[in-house]
Amino acid sequence: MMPSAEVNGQVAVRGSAIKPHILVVEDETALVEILRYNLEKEGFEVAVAVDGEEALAAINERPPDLVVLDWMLPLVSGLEICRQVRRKPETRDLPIIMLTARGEEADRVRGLEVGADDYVAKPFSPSELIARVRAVLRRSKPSTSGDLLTYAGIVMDLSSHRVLRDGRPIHLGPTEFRLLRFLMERPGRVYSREQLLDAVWGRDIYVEVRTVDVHIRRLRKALNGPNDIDLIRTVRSAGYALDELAQ
Amino acid sequence: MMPSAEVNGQVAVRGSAIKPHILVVEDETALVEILRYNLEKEGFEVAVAVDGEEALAAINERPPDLVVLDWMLPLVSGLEICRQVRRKPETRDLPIIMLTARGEEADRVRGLEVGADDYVAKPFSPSELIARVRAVLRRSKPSTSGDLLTYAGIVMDLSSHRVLRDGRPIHLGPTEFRLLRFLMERPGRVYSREQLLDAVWGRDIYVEVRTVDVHIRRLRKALNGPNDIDLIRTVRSAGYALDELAQ
DNA sequence: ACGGTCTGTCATCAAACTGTAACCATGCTG
DNA sequence: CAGCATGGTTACAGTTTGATGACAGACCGT
Repeated sequence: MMPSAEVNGQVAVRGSAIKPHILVVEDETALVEILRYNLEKEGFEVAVAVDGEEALAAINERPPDLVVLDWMLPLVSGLEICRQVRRKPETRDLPIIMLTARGEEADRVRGLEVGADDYVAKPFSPSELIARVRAVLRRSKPSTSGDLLTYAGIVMDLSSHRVLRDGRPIHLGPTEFRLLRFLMERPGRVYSREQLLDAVWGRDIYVEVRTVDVHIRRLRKALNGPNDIDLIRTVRSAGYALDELAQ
Repeated sequence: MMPSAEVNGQVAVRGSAIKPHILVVEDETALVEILRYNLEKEGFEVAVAVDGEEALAAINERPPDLVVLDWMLPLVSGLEICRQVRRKPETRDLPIIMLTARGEEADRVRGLEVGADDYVAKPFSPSELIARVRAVLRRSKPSTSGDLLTYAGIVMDLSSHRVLRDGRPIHLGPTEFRLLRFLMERPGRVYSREQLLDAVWGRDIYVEVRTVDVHIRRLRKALNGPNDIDLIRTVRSAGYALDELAQ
């Protein structure tokens, strides 16, 4: 029993796996609100894009775990988004559920052709969509979330929550673990403190930006033995990156 | 339209039409054949080594993109190979997937210790292995790719915030970084100091125009080694440009 | 209730970066 | 060539930014 989970969003995120992050791409605001409400109620973290360009930007910025994508969209059609997402190696396996006005067979075929993972015809019940989301996530998990992350002598076993550096076990607190995990998923890339807060703490949690510094410090302390190179690179006025090369 | 994207691993690597090169290290010939068949069907190029010594020789000869490595091997154990591969800087980041007879916890930990990237317990389905191979390759790729700006021997990697000139790393302060970035986006074109102030400092920030000179100077200093040509061209009474040609 | 652990925030210190001004060098014009 | 105009260079003081250590509150298992 964890009563605090009901009270404090922060607690719900800790301990258990990170909330699956879902991007809803839909231009009808009424529908967006329904979706957001229902998905959040089910414990998903929801981001919204109202047109194609916004969607692509959001996906590039921070790839979600799943995209719910309207077929008809302003600026860039759902079909085209799907195609573009599939074209990039990083997002190639990003699960996509298409929303379409009619359940016509032809549309369905075209949707699957461009690589949607599932397909829900409007109108639909929220519970139906949730079920599909769950199903698609379940299907995609094993391949998407490999158990191991390795980079520059650091090994993270996500399932057993263990971290080694050059074979030596490293103890990390929960926040440091998630922080390292996030950095390990795209080593070399620089993330601003704001991005790190969003990704590691959660989009809707308010903490002081400088708190990131402190956790970076703690991560460094834990990770670096006396004779190790510091793998966390500070980029002044930009953020931090995990990086093999010297500063 | 590219329906094959869903089916064919080769397409995933599209762009460079080079097949990923996989070394399978396994002594059971039956298993080797199964692996070879399946991997080749998926568009990978497969090499085989049947014992540890052969494996090390093959890796030194031509480092593959990924190694599928049996835990139990004649002559040199998989564990030992892994260790040796990790020890050498050139192969330090070579992705390794371990094949192991039992999924026992102790083995798993030892596998982690030597730095395998993933871990598949026998017996396994070919498709499972393929999925892992894909996942590991996908994970190991992105470090090399980012949004790059390139001109005249200068490479700016925006996502990792790194600058190289002829392969040498260049350290720039934030302002110099933005300045160079702006110039690199339209090399050859001349910008007045006012334009540079607008673009690099921001439209509504007031600084002395001559400040641009100083930052140009700092940029030059950082960019030009002792024997390099100055790539920043001064156009008297007009401004500055990034330019390959001599002054 | 009690120690231990984990977190977020602050205050402080050190280092890096920035803008400006003063002065020097070079080019241009008559 | 003198005299102005423009750009180069340097020094420096002030500001910004990051690192670090300390600390109080929350939470956990006992």
